[in-house]
Amino acid sequence: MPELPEVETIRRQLEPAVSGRTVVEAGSHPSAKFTPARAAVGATIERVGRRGKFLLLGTTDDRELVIHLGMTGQLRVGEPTDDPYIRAWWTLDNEQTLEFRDVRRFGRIRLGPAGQYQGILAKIGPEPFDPVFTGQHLYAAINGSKRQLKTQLLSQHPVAGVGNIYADEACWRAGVHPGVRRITKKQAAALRDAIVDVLDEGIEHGGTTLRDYRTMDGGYGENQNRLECYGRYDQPCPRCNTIMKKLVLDARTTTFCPTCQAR
DNA sequence: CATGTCGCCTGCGAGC
DNA sequence: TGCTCGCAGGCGACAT
Repeated sequence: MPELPEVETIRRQLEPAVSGRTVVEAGSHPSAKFTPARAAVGATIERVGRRGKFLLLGTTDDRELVIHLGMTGQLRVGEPTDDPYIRAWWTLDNEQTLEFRDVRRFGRIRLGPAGQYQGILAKIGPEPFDPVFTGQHLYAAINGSKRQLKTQLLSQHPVAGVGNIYADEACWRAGVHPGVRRITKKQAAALRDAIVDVLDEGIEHGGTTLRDYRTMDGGYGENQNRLECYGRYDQPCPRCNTIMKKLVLDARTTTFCPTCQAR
């Protein structure tokens, strides 16, 4: 479940591996989710960016290859493999191959004019490290909707890049119940800081490997060893020792501390 | 436009 | 041992 820290970790490793390389051949799984990969033949990759959980491979002909890793997506560059879960691949002009492995096929690839986005990528909120992402912004965004706090965070609208793991971590750290529909200015400020911090620390520790996430070199992240809330229901809260609880919010398992995160 | 619901996908581990 | 079943969950499409 790559979220912003996992995608950013991959981006940093991907950029030096593919920048300046021209795609000489490409192929994909027949699903329309992956076939756009094939149209990259002939393009030269100039840079690798990121927006929320999307990787943006900019090409010299002003197009962008947009890759979303979905739940189980992995990227690697090297000798081509015969792995049956490779959903798309690009042979580069240095005889190396960029492979997109995605067991569950929740990932998606698009190719289009640079900056012209579709779907959620067109309406996504600010990057968490952008100065415009302030407590004030978060306060207005959360209170401008009647949906529950965590639902909103996962919507990518108040801020880009937060998924289930970091949403639980941030709410816990800020001491805010994930099911509330309104927050105070003070809570918004704390939550803004918590979001920035958990994402920043996630990047610093190479992302969270619970199961499928791997770095470009096949390595594991380290952040799973630092989680204080996600998945820790029925265990004592690291802050107050209360047994943490689980609730299902929008069909997603959510962990919270009933003491630290009282409604 | 905001919101709600459903379908997409497959491996894995718990329970019997 | 071998089977079924629940679970992981972000996003697009579509309905209201």
